[in-house]
Amino acid sequence: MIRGVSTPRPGSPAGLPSPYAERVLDLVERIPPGLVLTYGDVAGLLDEAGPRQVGRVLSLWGGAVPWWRVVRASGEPALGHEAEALRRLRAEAAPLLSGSGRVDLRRARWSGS
DNA sequence: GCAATGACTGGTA
DNA sequence: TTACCAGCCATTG
Repeated sequence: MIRGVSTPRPGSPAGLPSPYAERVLDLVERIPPGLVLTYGDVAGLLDEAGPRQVGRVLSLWGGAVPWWRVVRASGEPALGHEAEALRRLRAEAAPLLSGSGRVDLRRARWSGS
């Protein structure tokens, strides 16, 4: 397992992540390099809550996981972190749509293993 | 316990 | 293709 139940989340700002937050972080950590998942996909694969909660989790504890592999349904990276995400994705050889600063979801979307 | 918030989504124009 | 609208639900004050 990549992440044990007792694995601490470095940089956790507000106390401990909620059980739901850990589920989200767990899944995000398993996204293979070069592939991405949309917020809706994460919520759907976990079958819990919705995309907005995924965004909230990443905003709070995303620093401990490859958050740049989670993008919007349109292929655009997290708002406010677009440049950073794009740079990371490019380093992983993820399929990007140059010019529009977006990810090619048709090719980069991860099915969930 | 209630109301507001948010790194979103899908449908419609 | 882009822009706007209403709905979504866990977390927070």
